[in-house]
Amino acid sequence: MSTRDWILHVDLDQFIAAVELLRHPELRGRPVVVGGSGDPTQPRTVAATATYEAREHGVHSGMPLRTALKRCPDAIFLPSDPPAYEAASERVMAVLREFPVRVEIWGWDEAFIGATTDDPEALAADIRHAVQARTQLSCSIGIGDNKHQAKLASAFAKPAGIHRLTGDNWAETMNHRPTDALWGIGVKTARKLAALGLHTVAELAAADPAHLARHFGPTNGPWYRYLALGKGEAEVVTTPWIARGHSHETTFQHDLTDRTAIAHHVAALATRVAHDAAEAGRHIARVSVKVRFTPFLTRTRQSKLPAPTTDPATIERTALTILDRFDLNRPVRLLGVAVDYTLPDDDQPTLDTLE
DNA sequence: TCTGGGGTCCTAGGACCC
DNA sequence: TCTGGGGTCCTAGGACCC
Repeated sequence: MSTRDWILHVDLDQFIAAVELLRHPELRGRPVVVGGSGDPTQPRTVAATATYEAREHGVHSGMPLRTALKRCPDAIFLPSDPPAYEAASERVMAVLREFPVRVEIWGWDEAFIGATTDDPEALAADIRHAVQARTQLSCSIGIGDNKHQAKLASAFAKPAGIHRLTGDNWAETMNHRPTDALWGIGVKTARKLAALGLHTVAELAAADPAHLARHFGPTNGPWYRYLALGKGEAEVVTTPWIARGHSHETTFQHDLTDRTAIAHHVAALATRVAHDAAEAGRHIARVSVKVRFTPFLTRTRQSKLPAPTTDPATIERTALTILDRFDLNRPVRLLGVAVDYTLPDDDQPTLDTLE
């Protein structure tokens, strides 16, 4: 075997449920659903995850807790505890970084690894065992020529396995599958592709890029075909990700109709976002307000600031001005405030830095 | 199944300018 | 004042992912 570069995708198995079961070992083997504050009678709250035992009753992540309760009355409902998952995630990533590899963290429960080796399966097995031994968490590892292949391979490897998907076995593995088996094509795009007669990965791979560009845009169209051919990004970026923006939003259990109360919530969300940005040392270039009306009609309005700022009062005032542009004549179920950051190298000088 | 929260990127269309 | 063409900036919305 010859030494060459590989991309590995490490995916923790049932991450949130696994962390909860470490804390509550007595619940092992029982149907457990995690989500919201753990109260399954609360409306407008969905499951973050469900254990295999709960899935057998038809419960899955994204399902409203009230539905989960109906389907599985014996389930144990636990509140979601993001700081605990964050801490567990950091322990796992620390284990990965002890290997002579390049690590790119991709969310809480995933990472891409760039490695140069003649035996990627042996490396993957070593990583799996180290993660299990050090954190008591199980992971699956996909091996590929690029991130796309490695990502799909880790799904084939589940649970607790290792799978290799490269140019050599791409066609036999993927060609017969529906287009939404690809990472980046979801149900909506798959439906549009099907309307063009493109149902399978093989059909998409053979499609005319110009035809795809006409229907999906100059970037997306050709990109879909590229995905169907098994191609993808192969560069592992080890420098920390620089966030493009930040947001907070709240779904209310009971609709808001009072203008003053709505404004109060928007102001509070804006202040929170602005403080987070200041803490992260980031300048805000644009502010967006999101309003979701009942039943589920979502509208956004946004404004670019005259100059980037870190001032919470300016963000709050801007958000309230944007709110004035909405027609608030129907009940509101969600409010959100989002900001775009300036990129660190194009921070514009503000008036006060010039003075 | 009455549908969370936090992100990223792309596209279309209008305004404005030359 | 029957009306081009291009470039850039901004906004709103869509799609996807975890």
